[in-house]
Amino acid sequence: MLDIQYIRDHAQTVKDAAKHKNRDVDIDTILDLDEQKHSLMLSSQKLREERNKISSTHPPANEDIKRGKIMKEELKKLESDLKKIEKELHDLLLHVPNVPLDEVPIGKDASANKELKKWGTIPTFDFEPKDHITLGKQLDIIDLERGSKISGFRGYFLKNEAAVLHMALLFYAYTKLIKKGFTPFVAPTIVKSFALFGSGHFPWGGEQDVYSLNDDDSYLAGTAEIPLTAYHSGEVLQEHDLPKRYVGFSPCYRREAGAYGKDTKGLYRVHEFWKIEQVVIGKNDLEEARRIHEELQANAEELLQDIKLPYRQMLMCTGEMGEPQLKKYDTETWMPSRNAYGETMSNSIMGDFQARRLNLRYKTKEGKNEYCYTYNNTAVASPRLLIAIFENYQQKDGSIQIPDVLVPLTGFNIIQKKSSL
RNA sequence: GGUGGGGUGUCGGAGUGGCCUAACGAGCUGGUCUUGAAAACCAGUAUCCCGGCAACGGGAUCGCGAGUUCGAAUCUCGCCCCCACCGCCA
Repeated sequence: MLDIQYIRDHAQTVKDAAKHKNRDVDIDTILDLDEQKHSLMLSSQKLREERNKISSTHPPANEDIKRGKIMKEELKKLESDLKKIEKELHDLLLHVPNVPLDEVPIGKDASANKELKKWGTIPTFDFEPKDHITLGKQLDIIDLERGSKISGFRGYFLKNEAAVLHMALLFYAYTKLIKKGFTPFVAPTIVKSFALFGSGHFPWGGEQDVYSLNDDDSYLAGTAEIPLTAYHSGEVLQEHDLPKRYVGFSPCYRREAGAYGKDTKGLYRVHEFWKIEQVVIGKNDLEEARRIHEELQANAEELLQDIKLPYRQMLMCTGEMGEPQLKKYDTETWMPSRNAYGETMSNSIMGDFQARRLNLRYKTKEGKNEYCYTYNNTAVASPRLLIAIFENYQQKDGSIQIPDVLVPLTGFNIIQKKSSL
């Protein structure tokens, strides 16, 4: 959510930003409603002022009661008009995307993204490398057939070493971030709609990508960003406690409604996965924002470097950004079967966009209340990252080596064909 | 899921239709006193919105929403949450 004052002062900027994010917003209607709201507020305030004056003398005179009755009706009318306008305005404001920072490239689609950095050496194989689906089947570590039999489209079982490696990978990232001072969380995946509105996942038609539990007001979160960003909603934090660095573990659920034909094979795009997520709540300060963004980026890259997976860092263009974001880096990891990098992490500055929706504030040293800035970046999204490990670490004999740093956690250093198969 | 109790400011806690402009207490901030500190005393101490350069003035908020009333923290209805006990349960 943008500050209405900001929209008043920068109407054209906001219009352009929406256009660059491939969004349609009616700023003129917003400004018009804002004006209507203002004048209705003034009238109703004046009326209340008079009412308060009258009812402060008591017992009231007969003519005051009469006047009071009339005012009551007037006020009722004004208030219901005001409420209607406010709701209309609020609904429209919820649809205004955040304005990207200046350094964000303007563009419609992925072709305008900017590659900022590459790390690692793309592996060359002296044999025909297999994709993770084939590897998974041959080594009996991924079962997609029974996955879809039991769970449905995009369902999967991780099995044997893959199941263990999966936990090891998540735990490796978790403890690494805890050592860096992040507060560990196991976050709820069942969330109320306000949290989804707050994070900016609702409403833009994004509702169709979120599982609803048909039960009161319960949804399955697609990322721990949602519960963790909402964690302090409605609170006023203290400036000296910021920034708060949180690392959350949670299952993640996504309907992938708009991606029916996309990435249909294997573990790349699934409805159910697990994630270690970095979430930071900081103060309203753009300079700090850029610093924290880089810090979260460095954390993610460090993980990939530990595991020795080649990756590249992308600066995402306006058309590839989500509505709440000021600036976004994607980190893409090399996946031999795609012969390309595939997104494994996504790192965003949200500014005060989410904080406004969540009423998440902090008290400055001067005693003023300000909206916080929020950030999030993936640490590990599993099983997507397993694809990269399996495919990059495969050996000529069809086995898969385990990255050194994970061996203490898995208890094995190679995944080999089971003798019974 | 059932029954009962409850939700008031930073905290404790009073308040059952109109001086509630929310008592009282605690905390916190500043001041007086003091060599310093404590105590005592004095003053201040919520949020959001509107108008104003500001001082300030006005409005709203007693879990949330609707209603009754000239007037609601207080009465009515709905909802949410918390606590206790019972039931079920990994």
